[in-house]
Amino acid sequence: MTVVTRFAPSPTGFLHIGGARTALFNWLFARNSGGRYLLRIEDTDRARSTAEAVSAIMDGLDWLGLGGDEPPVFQHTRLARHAEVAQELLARGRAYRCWCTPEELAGMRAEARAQGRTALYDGRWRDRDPSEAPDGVDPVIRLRTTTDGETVINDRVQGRVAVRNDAIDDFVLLRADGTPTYMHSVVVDDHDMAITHVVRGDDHLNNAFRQLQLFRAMEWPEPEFAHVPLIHGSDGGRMSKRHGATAVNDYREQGFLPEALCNYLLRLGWSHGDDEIISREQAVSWFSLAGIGRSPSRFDQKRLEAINARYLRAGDAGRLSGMVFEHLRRRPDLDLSEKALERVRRGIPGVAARARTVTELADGLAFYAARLPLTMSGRAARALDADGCGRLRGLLATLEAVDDWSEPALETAVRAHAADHGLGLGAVAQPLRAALTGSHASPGLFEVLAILGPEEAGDRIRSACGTG
RNA sequence: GACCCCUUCGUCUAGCGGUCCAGGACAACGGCCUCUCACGCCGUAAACACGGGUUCGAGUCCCGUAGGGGUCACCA
Repeated sequence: MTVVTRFAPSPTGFLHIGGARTALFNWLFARNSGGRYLLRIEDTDRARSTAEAVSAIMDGLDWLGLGGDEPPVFQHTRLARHAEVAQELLARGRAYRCWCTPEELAGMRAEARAQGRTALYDGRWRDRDPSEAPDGVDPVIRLRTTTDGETVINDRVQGRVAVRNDAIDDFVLLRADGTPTYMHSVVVDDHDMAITHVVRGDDHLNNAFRQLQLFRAMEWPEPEFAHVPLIHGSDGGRMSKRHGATAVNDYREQGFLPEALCNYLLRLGWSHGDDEIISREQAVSWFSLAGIGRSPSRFDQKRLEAINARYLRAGDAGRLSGMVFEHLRRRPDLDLSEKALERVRRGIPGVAARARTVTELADGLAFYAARLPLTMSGRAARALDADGCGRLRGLLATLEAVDDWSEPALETAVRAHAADHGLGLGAVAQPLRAALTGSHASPGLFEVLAILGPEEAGDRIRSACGTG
């Protein structure tokens, strides 16, 4: 049997970080078993669904490399089919019409709550004659569920979970306006799409029991379920804006790499021994539902940053330069000439070791494309006092005499210069760093010198010390 | 409130009855390296929620308690 999984977001906002992990698990499970991974947009609630949300979610998935194997199924296009199934159930006596008003239902719930029971529909129209239907009320169609015994799920993550059938009420299949509810359309679509494994957040675990009743009423084969624990905020509570970004797109804008985010999400709730940095290929071959933990996990931005930093250091400079340029182009204060961008490009490996995100990488590289005079940080300005500049002027002649403008040659020259003048390297290096970068912290001094080139380096020193 | 799920260092986790005075990673702290900041390397501190069982033996199995989470719509 070919495995078929699906990721089924409702298009009411952006791709949530938790949804991204669910999509990743579905994708990985399908790939691992040589199956298919499908997408379904759950937009039966037309009022809350937007086209913007659909494209935001699809963009997010594509960015993460989690696009579907086929074009997505839009649930609202299947309304007729949903209604057809409900009618069939009605004809077979497995469903019935209910004329309860919203007020009546609210009263039922309030009473149940007051008596300390779960708020369930009491089945009052289950066996009532339709001739008793009140005027002016459109009926809904409810499933006639099994009331005795229990429903058991052998969940691939949660294990055996059983619920008494009297805790499952006759839920609504078709609303009074004839549109399907979520509970009904998921089952019909999962069946029609031949989904074999439903992998989703465990906030759906309770729904699974209801859905199973529907599968059985239709005598359809039941899918396997795998309910993955939710991702919580750093305080253990439900993840929300309060804890930082919840939208995948926000992480993208903060400069996280898609492969780093996937790696982080994969390890959040899933493990393969002590492995931490896992490539997509390894993930595909290692992934199994058995590796998913049963307890909820907390989102840890620091850890995400650490993983992102590792991918950044290992990242392809060509690809990174494209992302860095994108950031730099938003800076009108910079010199974006080809010459300056080439310096930026060459500086990437050196700055990547000092950055955790693409944003930090771009910020750390900006000095290579800065216009003169440089804006000096406080500590840089202090290093360029009379003494500092005095030493730099002396150094200028030494640098002008260097004809092999390479990192090792520059290092030899500057070290010799410092020694000749009875100075520690630091006494020369810190003012030089300040003049060259505008900061007290930067990549290796000789690397910076080499990348800047003799002319630009000279210009920066003269500019910093007002001699030019 | 009812029902369901969960509970190993601050965090993510390894552990699938003895090899665990509990291992790894991130974060923290200390050190080395060093032209700064990083990277890297070395090291320190840090956990089996609690109480009962079962067993020769429990982090690992069972039952309670406590805590956390989820679900109880003609929303998904």
